[in-house]
Amino acid sequence: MGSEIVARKLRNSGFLEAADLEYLGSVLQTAYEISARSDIITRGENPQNVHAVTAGMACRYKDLPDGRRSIMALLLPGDFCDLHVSILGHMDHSIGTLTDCRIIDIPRATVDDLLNHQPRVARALFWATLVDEAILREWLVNMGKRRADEQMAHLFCEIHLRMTAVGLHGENEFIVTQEQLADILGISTVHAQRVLTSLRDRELVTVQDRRISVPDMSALVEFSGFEPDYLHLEAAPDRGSQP
Amino acid sequence: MGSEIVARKLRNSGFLEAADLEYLGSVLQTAYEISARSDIITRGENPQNVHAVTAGMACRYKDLPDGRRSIMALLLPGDFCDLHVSILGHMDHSIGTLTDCRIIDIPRATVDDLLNHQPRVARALFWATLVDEAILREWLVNMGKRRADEQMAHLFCEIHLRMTAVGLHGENEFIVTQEQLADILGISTVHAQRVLTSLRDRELVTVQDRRISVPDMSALVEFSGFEPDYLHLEAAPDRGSQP
DNA sequence: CGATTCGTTGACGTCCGTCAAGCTAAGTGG
DNA sequence: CCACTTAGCTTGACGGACGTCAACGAATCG
Repeated sequence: MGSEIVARKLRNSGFLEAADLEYLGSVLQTAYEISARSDIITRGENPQNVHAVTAGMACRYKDLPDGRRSIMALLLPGDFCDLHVSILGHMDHSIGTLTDCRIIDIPRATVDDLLNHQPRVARALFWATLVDEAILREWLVNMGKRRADEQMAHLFCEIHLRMTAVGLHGENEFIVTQEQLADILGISTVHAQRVLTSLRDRELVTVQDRRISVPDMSALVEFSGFEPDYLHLEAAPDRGSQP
Repeated sequence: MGSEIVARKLRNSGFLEAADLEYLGSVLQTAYEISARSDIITRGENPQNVHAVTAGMACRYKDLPDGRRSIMALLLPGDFCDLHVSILGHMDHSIGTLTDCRIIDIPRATVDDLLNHQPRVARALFWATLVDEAILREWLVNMGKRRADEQMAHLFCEIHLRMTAVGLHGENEFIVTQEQLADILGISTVHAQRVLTSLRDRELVTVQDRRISVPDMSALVEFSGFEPDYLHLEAAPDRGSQP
């Protein structure tokens, strides 16, 4: 059941055919639940399975010497956690859950086999990796040159669009603590609080107890200067990228 | 001749055998020179060749609405510019030279053929892409949580190690303008100046007319908290990653 | 019921951006 | 050879964004 989400995500690459979707369904089987704030993989590990998220929200992160945590990527339903490992050998960062999640396990041997014998699927995985990289570049620009309120608005736009791209449009609301927001944006929790209330004062978001929702997405897009081309969703075959 | 540098870089993946090095030599042929401050590829393009740098220094960048430029990656000798294109369809950023460069052109068809029929080389390219991604993550942490002087020191450490990893150890000095430094670090040129003189006052670097050199690399490593594991050089088969 | 977690608010300091002026070195054209 | 320009470096004054410290409230839970 979770395999559908992964398939929907990879379909956005434009490379998959019907046979590939079937193949994915056969490979993506063993799913399990994992609770919020636990690690899926820890830095330095060399796990034997590759993981994909099918429900909930996880993140790539590093713990810093001063005790703070830096979140470098969000993993939403359909995203792979650690294709790296079969190529790079060890994890240079950790992966943990932000909310309760459902995870799919894929044996490393299956991934190797896939890379060698399923060229279209392999291409789609390469596509997913490159999109992850493009997102990192966009985050880097965001951090370097924008104020924190624009950063946060930009983040909300990205999450919304990535969710709709896998068919989860109802979810233009997310549940994160302000500490998690701060770790993503690289700011202090106190400042995250100030920024969030400023967005609320501008009526760009509404907040009630860790639940942030966006009444008017286009206003948020304009405020943050969000340009979605870096997500490379335009190649989507039948599903559009409409908000 | 430039192909050797690319081969040396990809050898760090640990996947290549003698036959692959020969293959690379046959494919990496047409090189040309390009002067500083010119574009190799511009955002939105869909070029027919894939490019690799064999001499000089280039960068990925985006121009921002306010006229500033954000540099999101450095391309050093041995690095590929745009493997993206054959997968993602169009460039979401531009690539330009910082110094005079030598570039190798590889026809897109050759790359496609390589991905399908040279599994070890394809794996090495995937490795290079994943290392680029790891570097982006490290930069993101740098920007988010460190002061500008630590960021700059960290950058110098990374450049040094990446250069030695392709056999260019003599070069623990780089020639960049302070404006370029500022665009990399996401700070103003005025502040880049202040930070650079502070590093000079601590005797961590010496500066003479755009030429920055590092007398004591280990001091810089300590000052910046540089941990090189994210460059994934430890798998290097015969060439070490010694400073 | 206390204990924990998370959100909220204020005071104050630091890092860094902006504006502005002046400086050097390298080139250009007279 | 000398004005003149241009690109880049240097320096100071000032202000805004953001971090830190601290105290207090609100909600959840054993």
